[in-house]
Amino acid sequence: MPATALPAPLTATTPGAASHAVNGALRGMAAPAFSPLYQQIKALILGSLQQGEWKPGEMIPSEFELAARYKVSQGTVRKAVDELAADNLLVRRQGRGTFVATHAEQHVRYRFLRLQPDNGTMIGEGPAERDFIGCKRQRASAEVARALALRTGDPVLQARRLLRFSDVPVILEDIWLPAGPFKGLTAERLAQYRGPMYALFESEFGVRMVRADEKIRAVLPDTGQAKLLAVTSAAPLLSVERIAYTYHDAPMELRRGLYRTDGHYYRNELN
Amino acid sequence: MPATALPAPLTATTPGAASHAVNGALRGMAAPAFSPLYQQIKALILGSLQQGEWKPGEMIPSEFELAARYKVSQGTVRKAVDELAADNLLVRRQGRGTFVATHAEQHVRYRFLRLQPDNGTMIGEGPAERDFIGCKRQRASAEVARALALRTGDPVLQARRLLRFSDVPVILEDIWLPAGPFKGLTAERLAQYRGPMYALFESEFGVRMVRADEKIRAVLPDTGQAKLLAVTSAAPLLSVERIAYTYHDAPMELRRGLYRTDGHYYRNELN
DNA sequence: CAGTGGTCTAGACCACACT
DNA sequence: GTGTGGTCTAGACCACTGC
Repeated sequence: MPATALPAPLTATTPGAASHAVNGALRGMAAPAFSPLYQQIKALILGSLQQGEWKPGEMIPSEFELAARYKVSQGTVRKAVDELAADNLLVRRQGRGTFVATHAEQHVRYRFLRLQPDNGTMIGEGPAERDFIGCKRQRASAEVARALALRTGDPVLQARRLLRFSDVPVILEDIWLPAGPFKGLTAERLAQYRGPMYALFESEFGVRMVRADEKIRAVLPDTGQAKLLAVTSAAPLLSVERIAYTYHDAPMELRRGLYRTDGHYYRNELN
Repeated sequence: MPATALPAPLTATTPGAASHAVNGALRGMAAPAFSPLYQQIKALILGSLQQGEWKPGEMIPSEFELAARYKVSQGTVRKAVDELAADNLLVRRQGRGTFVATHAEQHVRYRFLRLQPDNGTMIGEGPAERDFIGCKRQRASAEVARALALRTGDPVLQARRLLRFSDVPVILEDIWLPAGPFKGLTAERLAQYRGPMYALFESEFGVRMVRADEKIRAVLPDTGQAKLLAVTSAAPLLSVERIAYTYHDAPMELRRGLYRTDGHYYRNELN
């Protein structure tokens, strides 16, 4: 039951019926860069995700339904969904369905936080105390504008917060957000919200963070930073600059963190 | 042509013929944890890799050959190989074949080195100058033994090296290796080898590093370290402790690096 | 029990690389 | 052209979840 009509029979490169000719008809043409059917399906599903047809946490149609909708076999839908699940955009649950991934679930909270205590316990279960130190409307500096793909002077929201673990201040973060998508965000809203910030972004602003890049350095704090983190200005700290992206690689957050690494470490897995 | 006979018809859970009953016969039993056929195939291929039946850089048999050898369909072999390729143990090349991954290839050299210069150029292409500062036989400290899954006092090789980029010292590394698998490794051999250390480990000792874990901290150098890196003792540095693993998660290297992050940064991608 | 994702098969055909 | 991996289909059956 294709509730939503297709914009076109997928693309000119693929007839919509069984025994697809795929790109066979294009031999000799100006190399339209062969795109497999399942990639096209993947792009269509991604579009539906971005436009909010299925919201974070919701179930998407079954593989058979999607296959009918897109007029392809279930196996082709499966391959598309497999890749989206591998990218953490969807979550498959055998026997239940396929769901839009969300930062609000217990076991994937703080997915982007790689700081671990030296003793084995996980961060994210033991909740950190958070102090918000303001949330101001600013004009983007050249640097912030570049990170967020804005123009210098565009309005941005800037917030600062301090995270403590068992009363020890460990993380000091400055956060910049484009003002447009986050219109209405206030320090109060941030301070009162329980749970990961990215979950708030999803539920209140429809912005889902999909991936992030981090640049890590060792630095010394200035006096203000040192005071907030309760260390001396000679204490080495981890500087973690993160750019978080939503669908289609659109940057939606710049975050500059200072991590104390006495008692914690930044964990990374290399493959 | 199954040159190597199967140890058994895969497992007791799967008859070897078409229309596999898989685990259907086991309903009601003490939950032998259902293992799909392709996982079993994956384990068999992994075994062949570990035992060196196919060496790094070599081509493995085609999917049809493997399917015949293991008496499963090509699609099942494909899924097993897909996962091994996703884990970077194999590399698929359309039209050519499937190859055992290696650290010796140009485009994957320094796969585990996440340090990048502030200007866009890649590390790994522009060759670093390397100074080896000794390679000694030692007895494992408790800490080293734990990291390498040895016993305290077991023989290990320890080496130290300094990496420069355009004449600036940037990385100081201490490396510990279990003496057994690396018997015969000398400072000369290390110093004279061109190319990544992990490529040498593959070709000379048959040890292929498959993945690694890193723990990152911000630290200050001691006076010796500061001197080698040409910084003051007050300069914050990145401490990167890496444990590298070969097949079956066997730890084979402990590496403690100090990175200067003025001019470079540690890059990480979060998904 | 019905519905979902997960596995497996068999066969056809396409894209790519080498010879 | 031949052989390799890559895509797509169609159908069967299994495993898991929740009604």
